[in-house]
Amino acid sequence: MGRVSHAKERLMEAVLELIWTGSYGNTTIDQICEKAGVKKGSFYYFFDSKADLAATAFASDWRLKRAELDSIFSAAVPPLERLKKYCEFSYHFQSEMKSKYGRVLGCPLFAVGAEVCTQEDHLRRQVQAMLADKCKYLESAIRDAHASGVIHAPDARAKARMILAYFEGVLTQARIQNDVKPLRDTARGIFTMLGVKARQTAAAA
Amino acid sequence: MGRVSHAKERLMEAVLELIWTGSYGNTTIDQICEKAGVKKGSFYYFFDSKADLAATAFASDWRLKRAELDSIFSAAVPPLERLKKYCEFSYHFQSEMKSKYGRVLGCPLFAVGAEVCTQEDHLRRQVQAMLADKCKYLESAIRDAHASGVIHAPDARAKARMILAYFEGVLTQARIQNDVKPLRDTARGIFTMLGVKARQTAAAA
DNA sequence: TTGGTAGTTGACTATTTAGTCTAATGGGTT
DNA sequence: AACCCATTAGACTAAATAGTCAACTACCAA
Repeated sequence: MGRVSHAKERLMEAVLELIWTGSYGNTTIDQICEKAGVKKGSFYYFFDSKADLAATAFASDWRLKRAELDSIFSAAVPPLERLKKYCEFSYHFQSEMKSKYGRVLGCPLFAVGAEVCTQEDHLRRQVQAMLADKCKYLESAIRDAHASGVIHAPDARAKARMILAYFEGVLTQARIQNDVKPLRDTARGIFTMLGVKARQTAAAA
Repeated sequence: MGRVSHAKERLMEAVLELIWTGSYGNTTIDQICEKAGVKKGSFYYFFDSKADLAATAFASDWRLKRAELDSIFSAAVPPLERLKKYCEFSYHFQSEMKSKYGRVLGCPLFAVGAEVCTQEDHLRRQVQAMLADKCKYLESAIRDAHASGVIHAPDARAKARMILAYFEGVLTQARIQNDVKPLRDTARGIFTMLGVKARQTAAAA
């Protein structure tokens, strides 16, 4: 009953794009509505505030990203190769964004997290949880690599956190520099952190 | 001739604190003026815009930070110890900020850089230049360590960039989590990236 | 075919914000 | 002590922004 609508979805898409290509603080509700082709009345029919919309949009987007990560980090793939694939995927993805928007956009989670963490606690917690999810993929790849004897990393959790920090750091550098170059060496960096020998690096390729 | 003023300095202090404890996009000129105890007329007497003030403030602040880095990265100190000292300094500094503001604030350069890079090109370039400066300290420590034979790192520049990404990544993680814990292991992480053996790690302490 | 409900519209208010302008002020300088 | 001019005060405008509301619309189900 009642009429059907895609306004909610369009608003979520719009806010993600605006935040990602700009920033959270700089995007206004009017802008979001305009980009989504939705009137303000409808905005407030579906959401309480910009923070509410952003939280919903991030959560929904994360479900999609997880599916991608599930495929990249498939247990059927040798563990070091998973990491390599992930780096390659990121590089290509950021390159695409650069040609689409003229800008390297980096990781929206990290950028928004750093921006709003002192002001929007709900968003902050959400971002933190998603980053923790992301870390789990790395952790399990590292644990598998350790188990198969190809690296020595008894504390997979700590190593994963370390690598995540590095990876997000590089993505943010790339965003600030508006250049994908820094992303070309991430796999090498990760393998260095894991103490992978050059021969194994080649084998994982 | 004329009267003397500290309004300019107070505005610069105010904007840095507001941006750091909040965000660039969320701080308004009115807020800055209020925190500085300066009227808007005076603001526009000294600066053209928020971006102008922020750029000036960052540049001025960077001069102070460089002096600190000069001391931490003194050539009189063994190279690996420089890195260790820097990590310790950061940890203590962030801990102080946490007890002062109730928040881990991370690196203002990185946070603001990521936030405004798509909108304020002047600020973006400035942040980029400062990060490049920061990288030089790491680079020269790494080069010295390589020269003294304590590590093998023929490409000091690349290694420095890698370590900077990692370091900034950890700082940002700490900001998002509002927790200094991630910062406790940065030295270990850096040494891993440099391939320092445990014995040498202890020696650098 | 029609009644009810989910969704839409756009005009409206109140507030915040950036930015301007002119008259006043007060500390050096001579 | 008088003057000059850098600085200050604060009222003002215009625009942007968040948020509200009541009337309207179109789809689905019965």
